[in-house]
Parts: sequence; C-alpha cells; structure tokens
Amino acid sequence: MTDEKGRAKYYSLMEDLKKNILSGNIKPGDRIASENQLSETYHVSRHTVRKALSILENEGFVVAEHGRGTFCMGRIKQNTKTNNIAVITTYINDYIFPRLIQGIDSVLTKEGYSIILKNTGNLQKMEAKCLEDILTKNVDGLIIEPSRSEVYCKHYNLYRMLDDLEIPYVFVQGIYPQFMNKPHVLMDDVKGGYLLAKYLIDLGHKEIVGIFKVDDYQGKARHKGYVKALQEAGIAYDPDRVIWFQTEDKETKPLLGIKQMLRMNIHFDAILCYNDQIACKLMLYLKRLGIQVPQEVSITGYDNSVLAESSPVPLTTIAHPKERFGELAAKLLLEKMAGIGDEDSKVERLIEPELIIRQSCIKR
Amino acid sequence: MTDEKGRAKYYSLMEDLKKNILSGNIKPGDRIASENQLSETYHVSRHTVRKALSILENEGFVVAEHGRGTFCMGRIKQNTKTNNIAVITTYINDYIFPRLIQGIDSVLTKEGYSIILKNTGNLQKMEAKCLEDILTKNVDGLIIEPSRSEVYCKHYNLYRMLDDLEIPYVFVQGIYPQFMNKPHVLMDDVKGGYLLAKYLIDLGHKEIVGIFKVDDYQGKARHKGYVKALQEAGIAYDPDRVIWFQTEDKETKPLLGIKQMLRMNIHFDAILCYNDQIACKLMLYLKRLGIQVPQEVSITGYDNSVLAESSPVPLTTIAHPKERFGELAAKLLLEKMAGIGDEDSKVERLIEPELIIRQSCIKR
DNA sequence: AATTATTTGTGCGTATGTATC
DNA sequence: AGATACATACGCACAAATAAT
Repeated sequence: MTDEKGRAKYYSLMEDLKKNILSGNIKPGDRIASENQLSETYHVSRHTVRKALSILENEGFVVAEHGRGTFCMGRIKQNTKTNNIAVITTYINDYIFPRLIQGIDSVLTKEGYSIILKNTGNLQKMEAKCLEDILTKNVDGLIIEPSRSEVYCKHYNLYRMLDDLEIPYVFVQGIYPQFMNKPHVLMDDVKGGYLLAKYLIDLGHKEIVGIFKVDDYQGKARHKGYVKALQEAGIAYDPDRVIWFQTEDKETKPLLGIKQMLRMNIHFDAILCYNDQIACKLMLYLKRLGIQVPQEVSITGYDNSVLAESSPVPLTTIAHPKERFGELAAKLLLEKMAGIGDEDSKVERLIEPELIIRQSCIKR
Repeated sequence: MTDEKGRAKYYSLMEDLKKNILSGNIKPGDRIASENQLSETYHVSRHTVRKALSILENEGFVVAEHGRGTFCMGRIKQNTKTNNIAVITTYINDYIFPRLIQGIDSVLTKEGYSIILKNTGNLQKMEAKCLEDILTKNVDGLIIEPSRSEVYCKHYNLYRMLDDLEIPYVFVQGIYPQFMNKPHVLMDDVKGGYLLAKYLIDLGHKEIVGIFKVDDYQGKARHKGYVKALQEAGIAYDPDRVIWFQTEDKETKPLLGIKQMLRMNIHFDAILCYNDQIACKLMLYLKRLGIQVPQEVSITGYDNSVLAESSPVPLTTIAHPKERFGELAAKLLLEKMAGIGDEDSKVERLIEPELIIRQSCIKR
C-alpha cells in the first residue's frame, strides 16, 4: 500500500512529477509520459497514475487533453506586483526572531510591502515545503534564514526555480555553502568566536572548552574563530575539549559532554558556548555540581539575549544587533528588487561582532 | 456510459448533490449519505460516487473525513482561495506577541495556510491602512488585535467591507465595543482585575491604587473588576487613587501619577498595575525613592511575562496563556471559514484568568 | 478517406488498509 | 470487538478524441 517512505503510491508519484516540473526537468509545454508509460515505469496501475495526475491538474501543474496527452503548464508570470514579501525563518518564537522580523517589517512596511511569515522549525523538509508554497503564490521577494545551513541543501532546484522566475532572495543569519555568491547578511561569526576566545586567553585561560552547533553556519564559523585564537596564542587545539551538538541534541548533548569531561578528568578553566541559551543552561548545571562560575570556570555566551543580562551571573557575550540584521536584509532585498547590482550596493553585509563584557569571566 | 441527458454518470450525480446543497436540502455540517449508500440509490459503482464526491470536495462543497463520513461545507467561496490569512497585531516585538503569533501559526500552517503579518504600532490610522491593504489583496480570513480598542473605531466601514466580501475575521485580545457580536477570543479581564484586587483586599490592604490603560479593552475591563472587588468588600471607590494612562503616556504617566500622590500625601498600601511592564518600572522607581516592595507597598502585575519571574522581587500577576490565545483565535477563524455558526462552535472564547502568587505582596 | 494505434475519459468489480464509532 | 466509512490499489472493458498511416 505504501512506499518506502510510508507515503501512498499515488502521492509519491505525484511528488516525483512535481519535483521534475519545479526543477525544470519537465519544462512548460512538454508532454508528460502517457498514463500507460508512467504506469509501467513506476510499476503502478493506471488508476494510480490517474490519481496522481488529477492532483497535479487540480493544482495547475499540468493539463490533460483528451486523445493528445498530458502537458506541463507554463507558469503565468504575473508582472503585477503583489507587494508581498515572504520571510522564512527557522523559528518565530525564539529569542532573537521577533526582533529580526521587527527590523525587516519596519523597513518593508514603509515601502508599502506586506510580509508573509513562514517558519520551518529548522527542518529542511519544511523549508522545501515553504519554498514550494511561495512558488505557487506570487511574491515580489524573499528573505530566508536557512534551516541547518551547514547540512547540504537538498532542494537546490527550488532556489533555481526562484532564479528562473526572477524572484530575488536574500539569506540572513546563515547561508548554505553552495550559495555563498548569493546576496546575504551575516554576522562575522568567525571574528565573534575569535574575540571570545582571545578575551578568555588574555585573561589567562589555557584550557578552553568549546561547545558548537555542527549543523549551521554560525556554529562552524564560531568554531573557526575559536581555533584561530588558540593558534595565535600558541595553544594546541584539543579535539577532546570541543563538544559538537546538533539541533536534536541541543537540550542534552552540551551537558552530557561536560559531564563526560569531568568524569574523564579532562581539566578546563573556561567554556566558550555556542550561544547564551547553552551558556545559561550550563551555568545552572555547574551550580548543581557545586562548581562556581566564574571563580572556578569562566563562561561566555553569544547573542546578548535577555538571558545574558538577567542571568544570576551576568554573561559575557557577543552583541547581536537583531533589528539591524532585519533592516539590512530588507534593504538588501529592496536593492535587489530594484535591480541594483552588487557593485553599486550600499548595504553592509557582514556585521561586526562586539564583545559585551559582564561578570561571567575572571582573570586566572 | 451516459445518462438520459448525455452527461457522464459521475457528473450528473455530482450536479444532483450540488443542487441539494445549494437549495439547502443538505445543510452545512450535515453528513452526506455514505459512498455505498449513494452507489446503491443512484445505481452506480462506488468508484463513480467517489469521482463525483472528489469534485465536490475540490470545489469546497464537502469534506470527507476518514472513518466518519462526508460532510457538507458551509458557505461556498466563489473567489479562489489564496491560502493566505492576515494577522494584524499592535506590535510584533513586544513581550506577548511572538508567542501569540506562534500559536496562530502552529494551527494555520498545519491547515496549509500562510500568514501575512502586519502591525499597527497601536495606531488606529495604521490599522485602517492595514485593512485597506488587505482588502486589495485576497485573503481567506483575518485575525486582528484591535488598536486602542476602547477608542471609537473610526474605520467601521472597512469592517463592513470585509463583511460584504465575506472575509471572516476574528478579534483577539481586545475588541471594539461596537463589535461585541463579532467572533472574538478574549481573556476575562474583568475577572482578572477582580482576582487581583480581591487578593490584595484579603491580605488586608485597604488603600489600593489602580493603574489602568484608558484606551483599550483590557484596561477598562480590569478596572471594572477592580471596582467590583472594592464594592464587595465595602471599600469606597476613590478616583484619586486611580491613575489612567494611554499609549503615548505609558512611559511617564504611571510614575508621574504615583509621584503626585506621594507629594499630595495620598496614602496607599498596594498598587494594582495594568501589566507587568508597568509594575516592574514602578518597582524600580519606588526602590529609588527608598520605598520597599512588598514591605511598605504590595504590587501586582498582569500577563505573567518573563519580567514577572525574573524581576528582583518576583511579581504576583495573572497568567496569560499566549500560545493558547493564538491557537484558539486560529481555530475560531477556521470554523468561521468553514461556515460553522456560533451555535455549533467548539472553540472557547473567554479564557479564564489564573492568579499567580509570587513575592510582591504581603499580609498587612 | 478510411484505418489503426495511441491516449485520455468513463465505469465497474474486487480486495485490502485504516480511522471512527 | 465488530460494524461502518473512507482510502488506496489493481484489473478490466469500452468510449471518445487525436494523430499518424
């Protein structure tokens, strides 16, 4: 009854055909393989093929013509501006996104645009769904914070489709490595990681644990900066003192990693955390274990969220100008929509990190 | 193959069912005869019945529910569905809105809708602009938190136009008095104000200052509850102990009001604040003046925001289930879009307030 | 101009899966 | 647990439109 992924046969066939259309494999005007051919190649009954095609026909992807065949529809590119701009983020509730969206909104509303908000829960599958949705709608532009930006982007074809339809898009906060040539607004996370590590080193720390997220741009970049600072100071990079986690692990892995280090007697005098959330959670954990911050261990965060300020031990962290991020992304998108090339751009794309020193680190 | 009129069997069956629905013979919510029953009464195969029903389902006349039956849908929309739903709030950044929007999103995304997000900065002029904008676009529905809901709504005509276009809308968080008969999801703010005042009275307070916002539903309602509690306890209502502020004053008026009371030697032993923000600001102010909370003055908030918990003196306040608010509003809108009347509604519209007792009040 | 092969459209029968009551 | 109802899937037959022979 169901295929290997648990989907109905007609459904997976439908999706396969849709993918071929969206990727340009089947171009507008092309004739789709006949029902009998499809039934043979996909090893399903003709009835199943018809069910799949009927969906595509209802969604406007194909037209069946009696006696001739089934044909791929040409997408009617409407030149009329909709004044809608899509904004896709991983989350909307989390601590930085409301302000990011606020920044985007403040710029775009002034220009008469409306925002279509979507979020992916940091799942690439969901991101693909959002993009498909946007392709069926009619938006003038797109601002996207990619999901798991350090994992290979499996829906490259959808971005290609955006290019074909000449819908400008801007990456914000992170970017897939394959897309580095596309417009984007990022923080200089390498420098951010570097600043934190250098600050800890300058305070006399020698055994600095690093906790990084493995599946996004920011995690990789901050790690890079951390390594650079260690190298400059002549401190050997110790893989045993680095904890990598991913989205699924974020609640458990960092604490487990530290627990394991303590058990294996791997000594450390500082912990450089991926962000404030991790740092705060870790501080609570260490407190329970009777380890004092910053007396015994210094800790740093990232993002300068409300947590950093209101935490029992105010957190040394990196400023994250959230509204500004959104504003810059919106401005860059406006430039793209106006057809302004990269050479003439006046929008800053790499935001300088700034160290915010509070009380979570002391001199050794 | 064809019936007496030369139409396909599935087609004539489909038309017959459609006629029954349009004539009111089959009413919204009614269960259509089962596929097997139809197949018998119309002397066609079940497959043919399914083909007819699938057309009606695609056109939005009926919905099939696995294991239950096929049900008649309400109003049939002639205008094509855009799958866009507008959400208009006063702010997007402020402490409760991200979670409200999250709640709305979680319900609507599951149903395949996209959200067009707009905010008014709590300005009615801006709200009118947003509504105009939405009328030019094509949305399937609207969730709106009205701006200054206690000020007379000057753009009544825009809501009338929504009615004319049969675009369903749901008020959330507040509502214009003129629209009380329209669908809405509110907190029982009268009861909330009552609970707080009663709590303070039960603790032995006799001179309770109230600070309320004059230009929205919540402020008026909470004030009403406050008055009710005083009356029940036989405490005379003293207008001199009530401070009213509006959106523009919110940063200054509450503090000024208290300052003035102190100068005029109007004594008080408790302050019931419009929300947590005001309460926190006031606590800082009183601390600067050397007045101790709760030793000298008890204070209450409203909304149970992060501020309430992390404040130096944890704040006694009223719980505000933010995601739930959004979810209920979204569900109510879905009901309206499906043409389900108020009588058959299953969505809760008045959320019970719940007192959260912390350390900002003590017995006198 | 008629025939034939191909392709979509209509229709029935059967079997099994799965959600709901 | 069993009955009911919708969902998926296969197979077959024939109709009607089209295109090529």
